[in-house]
Amino acid sequence: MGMLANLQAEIKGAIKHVFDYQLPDNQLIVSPTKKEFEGEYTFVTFPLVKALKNKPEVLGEQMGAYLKENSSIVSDFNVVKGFLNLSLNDGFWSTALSTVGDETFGSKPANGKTFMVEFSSPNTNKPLHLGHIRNILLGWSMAQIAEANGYKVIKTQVINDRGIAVCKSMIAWQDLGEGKTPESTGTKGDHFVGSYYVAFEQVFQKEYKAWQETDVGQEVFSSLAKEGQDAETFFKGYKNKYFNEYSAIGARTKEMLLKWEADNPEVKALWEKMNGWVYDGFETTYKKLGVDFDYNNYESETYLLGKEFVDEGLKSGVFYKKDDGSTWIDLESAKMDHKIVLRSDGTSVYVTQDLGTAHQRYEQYKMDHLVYVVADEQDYHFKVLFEILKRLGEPYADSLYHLSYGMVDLPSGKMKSREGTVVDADDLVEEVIGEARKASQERGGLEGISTEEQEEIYRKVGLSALKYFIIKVNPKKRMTFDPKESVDMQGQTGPYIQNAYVRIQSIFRKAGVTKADQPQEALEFNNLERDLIVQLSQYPHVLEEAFNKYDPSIIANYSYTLAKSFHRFYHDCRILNAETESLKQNRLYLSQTIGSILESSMQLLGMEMPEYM
RNA sequence: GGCCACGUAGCUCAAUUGGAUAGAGUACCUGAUUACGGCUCAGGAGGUUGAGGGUUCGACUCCUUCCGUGGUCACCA
Repeated sequence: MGMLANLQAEIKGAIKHVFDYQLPDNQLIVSPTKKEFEGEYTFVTFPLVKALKNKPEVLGEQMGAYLKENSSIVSDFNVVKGFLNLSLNDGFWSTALSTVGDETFGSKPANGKTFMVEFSSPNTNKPLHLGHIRNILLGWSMAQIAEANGYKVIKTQVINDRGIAVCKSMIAWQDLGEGKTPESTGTKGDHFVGSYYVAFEQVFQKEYKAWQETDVGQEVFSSLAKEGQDAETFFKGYKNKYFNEYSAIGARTKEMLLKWEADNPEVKALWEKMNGWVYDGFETTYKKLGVDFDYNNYESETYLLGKEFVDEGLKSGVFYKKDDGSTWIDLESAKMDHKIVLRSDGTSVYVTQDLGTAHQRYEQYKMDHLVYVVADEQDYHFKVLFEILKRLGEPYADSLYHLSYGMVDLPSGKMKSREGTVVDADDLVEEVIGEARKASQERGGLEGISTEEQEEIYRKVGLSALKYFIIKVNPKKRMTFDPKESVDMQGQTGPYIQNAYVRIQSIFRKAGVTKADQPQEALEFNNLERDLIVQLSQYPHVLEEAFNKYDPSIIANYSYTLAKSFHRFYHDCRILNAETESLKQNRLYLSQTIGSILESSMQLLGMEMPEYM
C-alpha cells in the first residue's frame, strides 16, 4: 500500500515543480495501466487541463520527462492523449514484492468496534433452500470481511419459531404423524417437520375445494366477486379469509396458537419437541456449509419486545392511535405511507418486533454496525423500520444497514414452493460434492491419499464450486442459478482458483521446502511478474471496498483475476527451472505470496483451499 | 396505478465509481502443452451497453422522457 502512496507523492511533487500547481488529492488519479499500453501505472492528466490551460499531451510529456529525470522509481514513460503511462524500475518492484510478501500484509489491526450481522433467519416449518444459501454466503462473507477490516464481529440469526405457520405443522403431525419421529423414519429433522407442513396445506386445500362447492361457498363467491372475475381467481385471493373465518382445520390451528400464547403445557411440549428436530436438521446443514452463529434470537422470545416502545412513542407523539384502538405512525414526510405498529387487539406486528429486537441488541452489545441480510422483497420494510428508529431517537439508528439482495431464479423461472420447484439446500450440497468426486475419480488424481482425506477434498472443491457461483454476483442483482453450471470446475469458478493454489503447494513440495524467503540481490522483473505484484498490492483496497460497499463479489472477482494471472505466469515462466538460482528464489517467493493471498481472500468467502485436487 | 431495484456478447457475469479500443467465463471454431500435477495456456468469432434527448475534454456510469422485467404497496412474517 505504501508503494502506491510513494508514487502518488512523486507525481504530486512533479506537478508542483514543473507547473507550480497544487493538485487536489481527489483529482490525483493513479490507476494500473491497461494491458494494451506500455507501463504499469497511469496518471490521468485531464484534471490539469483546465487549471493550467494547456493540452493534455503537452502536460503529460513535461511531467513524464521530469519524473524520468528526477524520480527514484520511474524508469520510463509514454503519453497517450490525457494518459501518462509510467514504467517503474526494478528497485521499485523489489521493495513492492517484499511489502506484499510480508506476513501482516492485508490484515488490519483491531479497531475496537463491533460489527453485528444478522443472516439466514429460517422458519422452523421448512428446510433451508437455495435462497437461504445466497443469504448465508452473503452474511458469512460480510462477517469475515468485517473481521479482516479490524472489527469484532457478532453473527446472529433470528429463528422464526412461532406463529400460525409453526402451528400448522404441529396440527398435521398430531393428525397424521402416528407418533413417528425423525429417528424412527431416518429422516433429517427439518425435512421431517417440513413434510408435515406440506401435508397440512394439502389437507387444507382439499377442505377449501370442497367448501367452494357448498351453498355458503357459492354465496360468498356471488356476493363478493368482482364483475367478470372467475371462481378460481376469486378463491385464490379469498384463501386467507376462508382460513380465518370458515375453515375447521384453520380454527383448530388458531386455537393452538392461542394455547401456545397462554403457555399451555401440552402445546408447548409438542412445540419444543418438533422445533428440536428442526434445529438438529439446521445444525447439520450449517455444519456442512461451514458456517456458525455467535448467538440466536428466537422469535418466541422477542415477539413481545417492541410494545413498550409504542407506549413511549405515543407519549412523544411519534405514534398516534386510531378509533379502533390500533396504533400507527405517519411517514408521509419521509415519502412513505402510514404504517401500523400495534393491532387493534393490542398485539404487535412484524416491525414492532424488529424495533424491540434492535433495541435489545444495542442494550446488550452496543454494536457500531448492525447489518440485516434480507432479500430485496423487504426493502420497504427496512426503510420503515430504520425511519421509525430514527424518529424514536435511538442512538444507533444511523448505524443500521439492510444488505438487500436479489432473489435467486432458476433457468425455468421463479422458485415456487407450491409448484415444488424449490431447490433444497441439502440436496444441492450433496450434488456438488458428488460432482467433485466424480470429476476427480475420472482423472484418477487422488491416488495414495486416504479415503477420509479424499472426501474432505471433494467437500472443499464441490462447495467452492457452488459458493463461488453464487457469491461472484453483485448482491443487489437478481441472479439466475443454473444447477448445471454451478457444478462446473473450469472457467471462472471456485475450483479454478483452488487449482492455482494447489499448483503452488505442489511446486513447494517438489522443491522440498515449506517456505521461501525473498532473495537479497538485485533482480529483474518481467511483465507478468510486475502485473502480479500490482494485483497483489491492491488486496488491501479490495478488502476495504468490499466492506464499505457490503459487497463480497468484489473479492470473488479479485481472487479470480489473481488466479488467472498466476496460471498464465505458471505457464509462461519456469519457476523451479528458472535461469538463475536467485530468480528461482524470487519466483518461489512471489508464488508463495500469491498462494497466501488466494487462500485468505477465498477464506473470506467461506471457501477452503485443498492441498491436493 | 404510486414507490423501489434492475436492463451490458446467444447464455452467466465484470468494468478500479466520470477515463484509453466496454472486459471475463461459457457455448462454438483453431492451436499449444506427454508436464514445476491440463480442473492449464494462447488465438478467432461474438456489442448501436433496452430506446431517445441532455450535461463535458470524455458517459455503461450523472440528469431527463419513454419501454421492458421483477419487487412492494396486509391488523402475514
